[in-house]
Amino acid sequence: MAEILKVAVGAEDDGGLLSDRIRNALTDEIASGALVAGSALEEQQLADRFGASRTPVREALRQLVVSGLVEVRGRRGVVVARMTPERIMDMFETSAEVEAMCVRLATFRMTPLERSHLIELHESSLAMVEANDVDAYDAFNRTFHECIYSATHNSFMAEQAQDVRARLSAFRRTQLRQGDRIRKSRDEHDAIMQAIAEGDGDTGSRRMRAHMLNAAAALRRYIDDRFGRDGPPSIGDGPLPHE
Amino acid sequence: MAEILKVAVGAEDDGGLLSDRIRNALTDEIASGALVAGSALEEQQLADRFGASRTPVREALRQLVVSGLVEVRGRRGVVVARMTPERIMDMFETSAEVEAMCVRLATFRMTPLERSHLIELHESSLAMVEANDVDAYDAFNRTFHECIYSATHNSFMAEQAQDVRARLSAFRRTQLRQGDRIRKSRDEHDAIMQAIAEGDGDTGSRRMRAHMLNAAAALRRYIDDRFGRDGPPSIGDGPLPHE
DNA sequence: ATTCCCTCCTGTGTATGCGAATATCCCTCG
DNA sequence: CGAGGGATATTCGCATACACAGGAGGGAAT
Repeated sequence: MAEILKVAVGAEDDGGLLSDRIRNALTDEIASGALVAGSALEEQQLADRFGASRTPVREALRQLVVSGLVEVRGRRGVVVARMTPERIMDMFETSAEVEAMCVRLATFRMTPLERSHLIELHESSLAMVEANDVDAYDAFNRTFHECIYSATHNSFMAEQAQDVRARLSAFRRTQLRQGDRIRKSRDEHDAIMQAIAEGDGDTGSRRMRAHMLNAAAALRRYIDDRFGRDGPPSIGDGPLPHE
Repeated sequence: MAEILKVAVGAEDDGGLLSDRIRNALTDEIASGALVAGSALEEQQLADRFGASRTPVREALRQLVVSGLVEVRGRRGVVVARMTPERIMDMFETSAEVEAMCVRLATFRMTPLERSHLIELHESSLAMVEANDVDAYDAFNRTFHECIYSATHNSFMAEQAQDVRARLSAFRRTQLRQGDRIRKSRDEHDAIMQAIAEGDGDTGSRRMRAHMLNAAAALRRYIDDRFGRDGPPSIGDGPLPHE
């Protein structure tokens, strides 16, 4: 009967360790942009916020360092990872290559059930584009890519792909309504689905890479527009175009 | 005067944080196989071994959890990651794809200097094969692949590739002298270098994938030979063929 | 003899305390 | 008026202390 409390508090909050809950909370806040890049994370302050002591906070921060979401500054505490435009482009490119890799394997290995599920999912996105429902499209997009990861039937690769994707989510989150990127995104998804349906993994792979690189190119344009050719050495709060 | 003790312990031990040193030490021991998969890691015991308290040991272990090198067993402590044969094959396949990806980009982007360096490096490996010097070849092999990562001119991708490679090193380390795998490895390197020299990134990529998958296939054969078709649910101490 | 339960004990999870390193601020000197 | 240096204060890194969970072992009952 006490399980009702668990549901009431939140999704999966009290099940695990305190340090895990703090880590997950911080991950969400960084990915969502609530914690902007470069902002300092003081241990005592976080401990007060979460009603815990510094020990689990420290553990959570150390784990985030390994994940690459925060950086240590000597003995001056940790800050939300402050990435250079070059590094962001590197991450986008890596993400593009990883996604392309997954599409290729997924095309060759997905079961008919998985394929039909993916097709159905893709078709459902048309209504979101028509309604210009960016939130719904964002959620769909995440599921779409995760289905492809899963269809590789390689759980390790799926985890790696999801990790890279998670690290970029902070940049993808905001400013979805940038130009007509969503409609183009859907068109590109359509071309990818075409190749998958034909069982042409290499074509699907190339199209997925182009799909992701289109977002990166739009990002580059956006950065140049906003900061000029030689902008600030680091950014982290800028909205990015949707893939 | 007490600093003499610190210097006596190791080379670059006193620079960073204590938890980092412990983490690095444990990483090496896991990768080298000194700590076999499945063995429990008790905090107090490790603290005694490193002459520290449990706090930095705990932080090191939590970081290793994120890295995927160890697993938590509820409140019963952590153990060295115990991987199933399926997961190991997944990791090998992912590694193959990642390496292929890197070769492709590196071929298109490497500078003439990098190319000549890589060629020189590759040629130096011939003597090691002739002498059947597995240790030297192992060291060369690591450098060879890292040079390719670096030549992608994408630091994030290089880090990802190195991370995957590090996770597999525990399996690559032992049993290099398995059949004539080293000579075949060198031949495959040669074919890859040929494609790189011709600027044919796609061919180099395919050859690198095949190169890595050959090692995975040999691994599969080795596992089947040793444990039979339905072997134990997990392995971690078995020597693997060299890529 | 086997099984169930109780107790103890080992080990993790968290809190707190202390020393050290560094940033900050103010005072003094040029 | 600006710059440099020192004292203070804040915060990190590590150690120690305490609370609780889960298992091992023994004893008793069937």
